[in-house]
Amino acid sequence: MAATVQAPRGMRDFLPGEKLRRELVLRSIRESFSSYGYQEIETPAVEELSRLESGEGGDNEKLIFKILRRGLDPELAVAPVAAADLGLRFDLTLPLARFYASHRGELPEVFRALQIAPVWRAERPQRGRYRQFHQCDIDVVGEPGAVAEVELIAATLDALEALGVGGVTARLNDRGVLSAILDACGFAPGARSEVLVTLDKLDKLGMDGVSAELAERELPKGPSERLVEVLAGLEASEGDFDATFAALPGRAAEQAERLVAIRDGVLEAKPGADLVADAALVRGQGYYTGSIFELRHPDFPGSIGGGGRYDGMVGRFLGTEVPACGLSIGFERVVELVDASRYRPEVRKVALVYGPEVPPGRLVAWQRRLIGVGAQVRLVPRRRNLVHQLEALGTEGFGEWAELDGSTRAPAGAGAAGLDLRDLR
RNA sequence: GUGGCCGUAGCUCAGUUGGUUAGAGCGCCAGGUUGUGGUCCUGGAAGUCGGGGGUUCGAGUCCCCUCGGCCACCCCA
Repeated sequence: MAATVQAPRGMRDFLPGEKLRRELVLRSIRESFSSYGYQEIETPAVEELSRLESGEGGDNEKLIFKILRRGLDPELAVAPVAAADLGLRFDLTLPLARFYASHRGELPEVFRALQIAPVWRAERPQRGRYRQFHQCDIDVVGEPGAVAEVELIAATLDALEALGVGGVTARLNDRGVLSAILDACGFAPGARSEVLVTLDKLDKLGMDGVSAELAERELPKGPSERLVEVLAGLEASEGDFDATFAALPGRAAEQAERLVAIRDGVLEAKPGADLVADAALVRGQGYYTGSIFELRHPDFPGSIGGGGRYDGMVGRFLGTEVPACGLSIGFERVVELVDASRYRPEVRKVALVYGPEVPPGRLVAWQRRLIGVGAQVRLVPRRRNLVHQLEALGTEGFGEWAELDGSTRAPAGAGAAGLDLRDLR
């Protein structure tokens, strides 16, 4: 039923079983990234609103949860824009850039950061889309070369494979390629963002759909027609890098050289990685300056991760330019893809079922005794129907149980001696 | 942010064209039967019908608002 008291929209409570699953996935991801030398950091959930609203967060900026200024006189009339000065972060990239600017002197020249933390977006919830969700984000700050991209992609694919999530495709593109394509078609710089929004829907709308939407947006005909021609060439190349690059107009092909380096690098480091060139890939964030990527899995519509290079952002906080590149995976989307068979922690779980007549001290004494020999022990009051109760304990992962009643004596001897421990199931 | 579908006991659901104290199964509790604490029998606790207004003599059933879930769009992890 719909409970009268619920968690806020799009945000969830996690029952013990689900919490455990998330914890196990989290542990695995953390280990994978640590092995690549990434160091975990933590930043506040909140950042200054002015920084979040830099104008480079794309549509996400419309989804910011804003926090009212403290100490505002409730009687005082204040314009909404002035009423808030902080906001909940909508991703982990901006907080990282700020973090780096704050602590540069204490960090290595090339800093590899790992962040696993919640972010918030005021969207309409749906399956796999929440208002509070976790991102697992790795970033390389201070490395201008393709090593960053190659490592980020390899590390992330490895992290997913360690969870049994294989079959992930990494789609690659580059902001420079996109700009060059639009220039070659003859679009005015002011029309770019609008064209990009439409272009990004190529895989969803198809050629005709994109063509129709360009017309709908009343974008100039000549450039639009040239763009559709380019797209036809791209579509025919089906993600193959060489074919894609051959289909690029004007200076776009030379812009794509960085992508070739990334592709070659990943394939040398991790043969068999599924990489696809997608010159129509845009991605929302405005702060990307070079490569952009998106991770997809056949069992989930949309992406399970994404990232790219944002060389300009740290410089905005620090004054000096510092190249940076990051990739994050959507934690709850990945958790959904992890097979249930992986959620079996190897622990000896024992249930001590007791009647009301057993003295509390005796119960805990037995509990401690079994904990002492390495078990995880839970005291559970006996229900009327033991059979159903044991069944429930079994599905919860308990492997052994014992009943304690009035005749149960205090522990004596060693280990479970004196207790009638029985296997469950 | 726009549009659509949905919301009845702990769980799964029934509730007829609006009409008496809102039902079932499972689970839970109590008692009894019983070679097993299983089965079976009897009884019981438990529902603000998501919430709030309205229409009506009367609404779980109609209307409006609202909260939440799901779907499409938008966008994204």
